[in-house]
Amino acid sequence: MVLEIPEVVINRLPTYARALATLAENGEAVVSSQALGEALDVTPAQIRKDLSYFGRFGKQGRGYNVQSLLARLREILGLDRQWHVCVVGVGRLGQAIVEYGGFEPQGFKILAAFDSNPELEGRSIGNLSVQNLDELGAFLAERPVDIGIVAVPAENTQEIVDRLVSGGVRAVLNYAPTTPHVPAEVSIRNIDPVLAMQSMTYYLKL
Amino acid sequence: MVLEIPEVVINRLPTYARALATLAENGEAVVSSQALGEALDVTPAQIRKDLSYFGRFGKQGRGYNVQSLLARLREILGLDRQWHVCVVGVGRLGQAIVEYGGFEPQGFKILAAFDSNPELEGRSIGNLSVQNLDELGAFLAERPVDIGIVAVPAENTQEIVDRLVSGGVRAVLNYAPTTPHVPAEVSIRNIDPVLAMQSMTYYLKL
DNA sequence: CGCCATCCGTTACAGTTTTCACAATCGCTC
DNA sequence: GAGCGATTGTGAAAACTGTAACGGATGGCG
Repeated sequence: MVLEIPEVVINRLPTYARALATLAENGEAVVSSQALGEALDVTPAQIRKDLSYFGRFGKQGRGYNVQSLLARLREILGLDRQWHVCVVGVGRLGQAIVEYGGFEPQGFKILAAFDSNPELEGRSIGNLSVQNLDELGAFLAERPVDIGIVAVPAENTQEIVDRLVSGGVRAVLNYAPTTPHVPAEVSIRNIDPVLAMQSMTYYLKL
Repeated sequence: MVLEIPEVVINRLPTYARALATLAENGEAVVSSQALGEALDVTPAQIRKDLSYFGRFGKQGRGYNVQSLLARLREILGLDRQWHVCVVGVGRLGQAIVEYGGFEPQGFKILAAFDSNPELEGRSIGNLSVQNLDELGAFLAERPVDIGIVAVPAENTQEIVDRLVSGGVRAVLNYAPTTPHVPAEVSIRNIDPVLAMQSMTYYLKL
């Protein structure tokens, strides 16, 4: 039986994993769906249901073993390995992304950074040397990249995404304020703080 | 009849507004739900349904007037006014946020930036002078802030959010990798690129 | 001026997601 | 080793969300 797991469920799993990691750091050995739910503002039933798509990880009367549930979630999500990342667009935002220390400890290794501006070429950012965008295709052919992070102006985003996808990249994290199109087999997530704020203003207005 | 509008709908409206703004810039006068849907990867029916919560904005046989629909959406979302913002946490990330030029043109005015590190106090970032965190309460009492942007370490996030909320802030944009709790009348949006990547790896793994 | 192609707004329907509620199980205590 | 309080996993119900389909406008064209 091949059960298609809802994407909403997949999207919640990383937050569960993050909360479990915090509990583990604090030396907690066991957690109930009730307690985890309170920490994450999610109902206990939701957590149990979500986990039940993947197996039976808890013990009645006790709860879940923090370490082992965390390990299983990491396995399910594919967080137990290293992923290769490249960044396209090394303006102010792209630089901040490359220098951000939060990706590497989670297994996301930034291999290269590209920009179309020739003045940036060869400049070192983080511990990378910025490459010209023209080299993107050749680079991808030689060193497969799993995830592309895009931080270019909105008007160039679609083209960059297309080039990443045709180079074999199967996941894109887009920081540009636009909605690029990708084939169904490619994942994309958009990060746009302005959109986030613009939905909150609706409620502020009330 | 007071109809409660689903939050999913509200969350889509800013992307509609963004697409309309682009069309307007390109001089397009009219757009159909079909065309808008193709640009945004949304079904035309979804767009029509979403808009129908708020009124009748289109013309049969023609479509929507780009300018006037955009104006109505901006009004609905409260984007037709200025909102006051403050930033808490002026580390690497917080600095990038304060210096990011994307908020101001959309009506989000950053009034102040706070940090607990006394070494940063008085330092000027963007055109602001960093204030000590101790002054946050007094500042909020004097100059009401609508939206607080939080970019502090995860372990301090809840405390900062609590202080913002008790100072009257009713919307929070959280960049820390944690899930803060807020009262029901306060909106919160979390931005975490690592979580976004961690849900994509599930599909990469397949 | 009447016909035609287009496309909105809406209602009914289908599908998805969340919540509920309870039997089953676990570990502890006596 | 029986009894008890806690907590899981799950099937069924409820709530929510998205899609389809169609009547009714609308504007353009001959």
